[in-house]
Amino acid sequence: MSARAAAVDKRRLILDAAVRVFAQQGFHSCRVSDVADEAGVAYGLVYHYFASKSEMLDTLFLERWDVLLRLIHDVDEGDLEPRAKLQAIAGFIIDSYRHDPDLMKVIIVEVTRAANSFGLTHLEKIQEAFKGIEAIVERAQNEGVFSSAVPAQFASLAFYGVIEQALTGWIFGVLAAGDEEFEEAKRSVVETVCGGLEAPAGRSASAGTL
Amino acid sequence: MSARAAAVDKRRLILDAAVRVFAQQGFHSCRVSDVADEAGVAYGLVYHYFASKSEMLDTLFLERWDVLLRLIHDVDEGDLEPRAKLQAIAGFIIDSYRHDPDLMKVIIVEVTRAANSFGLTHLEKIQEAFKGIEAIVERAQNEGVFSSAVPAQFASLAFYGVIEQALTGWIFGVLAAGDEEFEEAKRSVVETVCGGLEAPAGRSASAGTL
Amino acid sequence: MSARAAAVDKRRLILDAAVRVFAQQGFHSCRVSDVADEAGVAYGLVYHYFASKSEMLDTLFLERWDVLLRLIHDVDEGDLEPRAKLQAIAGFIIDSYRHDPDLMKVIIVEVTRAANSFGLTHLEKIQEAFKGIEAIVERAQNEGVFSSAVPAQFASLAFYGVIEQALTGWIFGVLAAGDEEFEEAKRSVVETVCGGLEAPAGRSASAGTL
Amino acid sequence: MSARAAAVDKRRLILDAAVRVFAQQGFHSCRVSDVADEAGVAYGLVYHYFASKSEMLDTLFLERWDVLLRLIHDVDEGDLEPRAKLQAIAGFIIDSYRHDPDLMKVIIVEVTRAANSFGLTHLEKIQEAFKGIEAIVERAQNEGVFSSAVPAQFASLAFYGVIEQALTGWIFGVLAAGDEEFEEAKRSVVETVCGGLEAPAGRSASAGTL
DNA sequence: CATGAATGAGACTTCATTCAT
DNA sequence: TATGAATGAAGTCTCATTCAT
Repeated sequence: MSARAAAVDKRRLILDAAVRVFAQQGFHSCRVSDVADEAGVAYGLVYHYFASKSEMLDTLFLERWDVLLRLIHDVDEGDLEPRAKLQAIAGFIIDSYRHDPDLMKVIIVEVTRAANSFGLTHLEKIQEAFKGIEAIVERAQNEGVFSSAVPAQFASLAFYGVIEQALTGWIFGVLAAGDEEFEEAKRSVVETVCGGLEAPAGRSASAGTL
Repeated sequence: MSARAAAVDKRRLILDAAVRVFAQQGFHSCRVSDVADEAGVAYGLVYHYFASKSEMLDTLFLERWDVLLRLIHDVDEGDLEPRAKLQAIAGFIIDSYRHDPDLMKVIIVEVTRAANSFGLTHLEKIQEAFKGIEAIVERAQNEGVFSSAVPAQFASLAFYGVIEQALTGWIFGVLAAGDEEFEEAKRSVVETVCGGLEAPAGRSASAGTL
Repeated sequence: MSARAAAVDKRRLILDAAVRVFAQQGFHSCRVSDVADEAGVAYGLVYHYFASKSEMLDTLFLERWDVLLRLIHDVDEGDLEPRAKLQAIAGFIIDSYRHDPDLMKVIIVEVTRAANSFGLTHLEKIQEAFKGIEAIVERAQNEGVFSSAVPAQFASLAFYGVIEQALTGWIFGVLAAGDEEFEEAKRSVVETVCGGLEAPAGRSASAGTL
Repeated sequence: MSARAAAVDKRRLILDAAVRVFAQQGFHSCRVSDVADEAGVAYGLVYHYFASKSEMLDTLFLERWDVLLRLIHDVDEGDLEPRAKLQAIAGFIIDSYRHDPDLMKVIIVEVTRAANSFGLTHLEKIQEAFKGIEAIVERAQNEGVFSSAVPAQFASLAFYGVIEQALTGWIFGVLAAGDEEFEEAKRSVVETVCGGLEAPAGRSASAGTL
């Protein structure tokens, strides 16, 4: 335990501090010293554990994103109904945000939405998630549960886009963020993308007169 | 007159150069001198027309976003079917991208998706667009054309999220970007959000066995 | 008159504006455009009349300082008592301040007290004033009216130092600046330097008991 | 320990270099890199110890001015004769110049005489010195040792003005600067302000005829 | 004379990274 | 491991001056 464990702890300490600092100030606006201060460690120690400022963000992203990829994979292999599969994924992401908003804010804002910097670096990893969702949609289309009117690739991207926009709403503070809202959002994501906004019967008021 | 016209041109020249430079290198990665060089003007002239590097981006965003807001407003007041209204908006945004990908890339990547910087600065303007879409959805719900299963606020955000994610796909180069693809994307956006991914009842699983 | 006169007017307009701007913001803190704006003329016109920003200050200084030199010279040649001569000089400088505080502020702050810039440029001109005062003191010493305990050169410098410090007091706003105060200051300058602060009789309280 | 000591040394090193550079080139004309070069340290180290270029000057001024204030206070509380008190203050300031002409040049030229910049920033501190001298004069007037013909506030300002002008003479190089001259100047300052330039009655004009 | 757009050198400050202890 | 002093490259913004009209 001793030395080795202490080392691991400090590393974690720095990483956790980085989450808070990146979330609050943004990756580019904060200084490495801000992270060190927040972690309560010496400036230089950050560079003992991480080769660069970027490596902290990379680490945070990859740690968490891999959990998502694993979940998508597991869901894909499970035998839930397509809608339930998407529900599981949306639920997981939203719960992730609920559990650690700062971390998710960092991942979304600084990586997946940052097309000119880290979004590009991690493009493949991000794509993997889309591919996983796409596979789920594709299978559902093959099974006839999902229509093929929308290409699976687009559907995947749309599904993720809705979730990310919801997270962005919470991040910006323009969406209410209580327990009930999170649960309702989970349902809304899936209802929007799977059920669609249009009313089921006849699809329009006038249509009802046929 | 000619002097006046020339002055206006130089300002436009700089703004247009900024679009290209911001799109290619990203706002934070480029230098003001890159913009000046791209525009073929002296360094100082940029500061003759703009108070700061940021002001160029602000200007670009506001110029274009106001056009979008006007469109949303006009669409809202028109008497199209709800789906057609959303179609018009999605079509406008996607055509904007098709017409000037660099400008839209800058607006999306550097402003609307940049939660820690310009996204925050222009939060209100961005919100205006959401409010406009929300109004359209709300009216459709009141008319019974749209279901109320999903709150209008969420629907608005979801609709925009799908479009933005599609743009991001083109920006990242992970979505094919030909004329047909753009047209198909327009349909897909609306079909996903209005119609939903699920196959209508009767064309369900069994249909796949045909 | 016409064209020539108009030209002179504009030049004067700019010079007067420069006084106000230099006084308020300081020579180094203001921009040439501030002067142009204050004068209500076009930017470039300043450079039509003056070769550089410095030249405006040089002009202002020399215009005024020459008047002072002439006065000192005239006083020196007159047949007033030594104290009255110094009184005349102190009176002139203080009246100059009273009449145009901005101009005197500029001359004092930006030139005579600016040892690293214009004070150096105009060192000789400034010295001329000291020499003039020195001549007055020297003559008074030769006549036995002034003691020779203090070298004439030092006395000259001290006399001017007292006046300049009084002006500085007004400039900084730490000395009251009404008509009475100015008159009292004139007397005080001379009384301090000529009469001295020490009480005449016996030079100490105990001496008063004789 | 040694590390701590080294750190302190570097700070001092920079400050001392700043004195030389500010004195030679003037605060505004020199670059921060000039100070770094003069100190033989890296550019960035200056900003490790000081928040800005100005902070170096502020530090230099305050360090030294506080010593002066302490001296004035001590002198004020001592039981010397009024003239001896003023003599002590003049002597201290002139010795300060003799001991470190560059430092005093910087303080005088860049701070106390710079009405538009640092003189304003440190106005209160500078005023404290005047108040201290004023207190000495006032007490002397109450004791009857000094006449009340000149207000104490004015006398204080005049006394300091004479000293500053003498320093300026040395700074400009128009006053000889040997050991004897410094000593004579000390006497002259006090003789001028306390005794006055005028010859005592009895040694008046007629004396010149001897 | 008059205008103000155009030029471009210059300097402060920031901060990621390195390194000696 | 841990510390924080030391390094130096990089970029924004300012503004005196020039020049075409």
